[in-house]
Amino acid sequence: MSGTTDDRLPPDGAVRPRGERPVTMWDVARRANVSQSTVSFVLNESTSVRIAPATRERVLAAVRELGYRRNAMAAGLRSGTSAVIGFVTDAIATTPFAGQVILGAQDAAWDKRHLLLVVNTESAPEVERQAVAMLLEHRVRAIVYSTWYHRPVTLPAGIDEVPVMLVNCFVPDADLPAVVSDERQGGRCATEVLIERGHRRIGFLTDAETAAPATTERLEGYRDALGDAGLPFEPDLVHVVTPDQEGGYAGALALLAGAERPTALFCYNDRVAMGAYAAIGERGLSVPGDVAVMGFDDQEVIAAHLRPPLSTIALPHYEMGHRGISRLLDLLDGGAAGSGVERLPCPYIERASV
Amino acid sequence: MSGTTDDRLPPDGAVRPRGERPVTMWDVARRANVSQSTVSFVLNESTSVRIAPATRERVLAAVRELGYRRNAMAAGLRSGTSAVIGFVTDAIATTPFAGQVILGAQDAAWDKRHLLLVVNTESAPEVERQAVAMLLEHRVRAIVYSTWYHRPVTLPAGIDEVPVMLVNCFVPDADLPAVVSDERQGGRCATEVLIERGHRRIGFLTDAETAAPATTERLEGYRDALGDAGLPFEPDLVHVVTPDQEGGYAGALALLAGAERPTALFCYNDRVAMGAYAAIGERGLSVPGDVAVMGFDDQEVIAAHLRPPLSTIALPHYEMGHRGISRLLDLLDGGAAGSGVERLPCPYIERASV
DNA sequence: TTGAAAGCGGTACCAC
DNA sequence: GTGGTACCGCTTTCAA
Repeated sequence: MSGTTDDRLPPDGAVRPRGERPVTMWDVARRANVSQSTVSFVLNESTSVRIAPATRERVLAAVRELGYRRNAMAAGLRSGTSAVIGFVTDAIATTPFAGQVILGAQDAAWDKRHLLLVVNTESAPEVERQAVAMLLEHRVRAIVYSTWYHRPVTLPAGIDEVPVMLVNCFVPDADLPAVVSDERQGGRCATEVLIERGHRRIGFLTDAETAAPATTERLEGYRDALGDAGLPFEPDLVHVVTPDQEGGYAGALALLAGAERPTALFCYNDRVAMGAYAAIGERGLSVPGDVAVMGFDDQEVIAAHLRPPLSTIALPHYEMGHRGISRLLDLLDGGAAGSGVERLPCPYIERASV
Repeated sequence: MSGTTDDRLPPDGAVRPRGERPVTMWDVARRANVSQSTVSFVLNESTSVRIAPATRERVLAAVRELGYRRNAMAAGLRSGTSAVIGFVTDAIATTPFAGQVILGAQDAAWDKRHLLLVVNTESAPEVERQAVAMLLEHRVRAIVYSTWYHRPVTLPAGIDEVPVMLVNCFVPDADLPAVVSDERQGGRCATEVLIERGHRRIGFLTDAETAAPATTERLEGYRDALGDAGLPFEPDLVHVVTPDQEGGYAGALALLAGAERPTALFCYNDRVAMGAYAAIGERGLSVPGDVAVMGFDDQEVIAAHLRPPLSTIALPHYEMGHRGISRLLDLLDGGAAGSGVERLPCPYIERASV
């Protein structure tokens, strides 16, 4: 061995602060008796360069011995990108669902070795603005903007300085890439199941008229299914309620009091269904014998534990999060997964109420 | 104005790639007619340097006009730290609670202008190892390790290369900083409330004997309260059940069948309480008239919607997440918030079942 | 009060 | 195949 090894010092041969200096590629290089760039090539499994197996092994050994860890900030600074994606959401924990979206996003990111920088904003515009600014400062590759229920949104300024993916929301009159749930298909599916079971008079306990897709599109789906089956749409069977148990209770009571009572109730969500159960029980009727009940949302804690367990339509939260990130990563890696709103199906969850 | 402005080029006067080059401090400096370092001083509100108000204004104006954004990677590289904290959890969405912990952490981080790099591991050791490695590569200032239910854990290798805070978990026989729920106080509190209501025979539907704090400590709390009130601990009143509705149903039925039936039931969790409700109803008894019921966990979807609404003990999930991060940040900022397990109280949530 | 300059730890091009 | 080196954008002395 020649003594040249000792000359392999960083360009700045200057005195470094003593004490525990973090291990750098230079340290690894010195130990492996190669140049710092060789270490870089080895660690990045660079294909543009052929490294002798022996050299490679020496480098990897040195990495292990020294406990070297790459500095992602340095790498990012130089290369201009970062393997980090920003995740802006209006609610991490308002419902169990919010977590599912992050989970899906997390899994998809992990598959491609990406990390998520998560910010919760509670829809506060100023917080959103600052959150986006911070994410941008950290040079995230892209940002996912996600909401806890399907709705139109206005994006915070600056967010479009990087690729953006909307999850569970959309910007009206803009054709931004988004992943949402297919409420219409969900509404249709729920109704079709009831029709298949032989029901002809299907009540629909719906939410107050709002511009929310969950309201308008589920109703459309209901009408679609009715139409497809050659069944008439009867306004009397559609009852607007507050979207909770009290609403479901009152609404079901009203519908059940009619001259020709419906044999099935399609409920706007599981809480409404829970209320409907109460009303049905109170009338001395049974589920599903006298009245079939279909929920929406698949709130596990409610749906699976009602008696009988509630058949319902699930929202694809996990899938939306997963798909949002994976579309984004495809797009970043050159693919043209492009823009456009992608609607993910709402699957039917069979239990015992229809 | 002299023509010197045009000479203010980055040290590397070399040709830069054309096209949309991101705005740097140099661009701002040139525009404001100051040096790059002055821009840095202004933006960091450096106290070691006095900047003339006029200069300051010019710099800020240039920043606005150019839409400049700090590059956190460059800053981090140079300064050696990062305003980012790693958050490793075994479950983002297994229960609604997991989200509460992240939310608390997020809020605390946000208050101090920190970002959270979140990784979900599902407790898979290999994933945990890699997650920690990635976080360390990103030079997070610290890592929070969090679990969805209170339990002992083994930390992934390497995690202690930065300050660590355990949330909702602990490492046996190690005095690491941790924030957990005070199960014993919770158990005692639940029992005390029942005692205050005049109950003397209080049944306890508990989980199978495990080393979990939730099991052992809630029972201790129950005994504590009994002891404090001079009430005897009667083993017959303690019934081990599976911690779900079925268990609660069976357990309550058994306890209610005894010669001297208890007038109150303290349930291991809300699901058990839900099952107990069913059993009580089936025996023709009422809550709380004939039998008072106390839950644990405060699963909102269950507790608030049972009839009557369930009085229960809440776990301080949000608080644990919040406290975990804030202790960590105090510690990083020089404070000696130090090590030690911190137990956060489980508050009593009064509804209508006791 | 402001500017010059030395790096922070990698990446990647270029030469040998 | 390997090494030399310029440079990513910012922080922070040190001089002026």
